[in-house]
Amino acid sequence: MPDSPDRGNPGVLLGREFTSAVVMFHEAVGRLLGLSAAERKCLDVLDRLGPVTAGRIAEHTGLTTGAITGMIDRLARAGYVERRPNPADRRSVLVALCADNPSDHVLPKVFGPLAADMTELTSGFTPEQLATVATYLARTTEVLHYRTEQLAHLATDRPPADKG
Amino acid sequence: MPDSPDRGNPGVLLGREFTSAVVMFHEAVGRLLGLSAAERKCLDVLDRLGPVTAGRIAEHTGLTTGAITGMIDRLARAGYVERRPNPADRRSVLVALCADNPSDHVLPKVFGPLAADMTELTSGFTPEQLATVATYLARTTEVLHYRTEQLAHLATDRPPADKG
DNA sequence: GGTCATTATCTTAGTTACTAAGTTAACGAC
DNA sequence: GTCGTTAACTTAGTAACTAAGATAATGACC
Repeated sequence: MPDSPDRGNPGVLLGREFTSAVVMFHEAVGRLLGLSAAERKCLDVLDRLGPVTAGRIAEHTGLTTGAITGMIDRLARAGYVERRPNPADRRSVLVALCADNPSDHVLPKVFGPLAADMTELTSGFTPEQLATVATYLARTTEVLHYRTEQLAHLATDRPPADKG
Repeated sequence: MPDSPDRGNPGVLLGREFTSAVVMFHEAVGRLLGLSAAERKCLDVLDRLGPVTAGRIAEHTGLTTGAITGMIDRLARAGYVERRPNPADRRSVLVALCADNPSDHVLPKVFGPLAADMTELTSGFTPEQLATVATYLARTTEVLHYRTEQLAHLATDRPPADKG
């Protein structure tokens, strides 16, 4: 994103280079798995929430139910997910991650070396310093969640109450 | 991304929640501007490198030159970029960010409040602690760059020399 | 100066993933 | 049993991509 106003302000941290690196790594992992951004988000939802209906996936991804039908077809064909009947409602379909899906074989090759690099990196920090970094990351996560939500409102209806 | 192996390893940091929050914020900003992921990357390239040829944009985005032609058409129509003749080579086209493009009006509304939040957040840290965080972020950026590159190689040809 | 392989962009045809709208089937209240 | 609602799927149309090829300029070589 061009011209972010925080450029050259080291006090605010979380610079463009860092966030860009995170996004590019994320995209590279998806490319390796042959997954689009929407499909990645779908799998993330399933991983966090467990088996959910197609409709809930549509809500979380922001896609229409028609798009979800096709996406589940693709992910099922690729062995990532499976459709299950919902015992509580015969209209709905529960989508679940497969116990043995392709990412189980690929992700260790990706996150193993990364974790090793990060372990080496963090070994140069004291426990107190790591606690500081952990606090910074946790609080920044909250800020990003809040501002992402504000952005969604800004894009559509009138802006809701803003603490800033 | 489901089942990343570093889950529950606080020593490695850079957890799923944080990276997910970064990615989702990034996507939300793009949505607000009406830009796809590919278009965002294109604008980022122009911002970092200055005016470049269409071919170089293709290299940096990983798209074909045909796709770039259409993308530049869209971005030019939306007022983000403009085509300029390349004085050094009449075959090529230089693409440049417009001096006054839509993101100039939207991004301050986005990054202003975020920067305010981050300033408030960092005010609770000592200068030494902020230096620690900055070091962590800078080194992590290097690791991510390196591992992203490794991933690109892993996806295509034989894996090159790996320091890990 | 003329020839030729190379380079840079644009064009075209075909693919894929999306939306919007409509269909089918099941649900739940009355 | 009937009726409005809900859940997923289906269909038609659209947008952005790839692959292959067209167009035009470049630069090296003779």
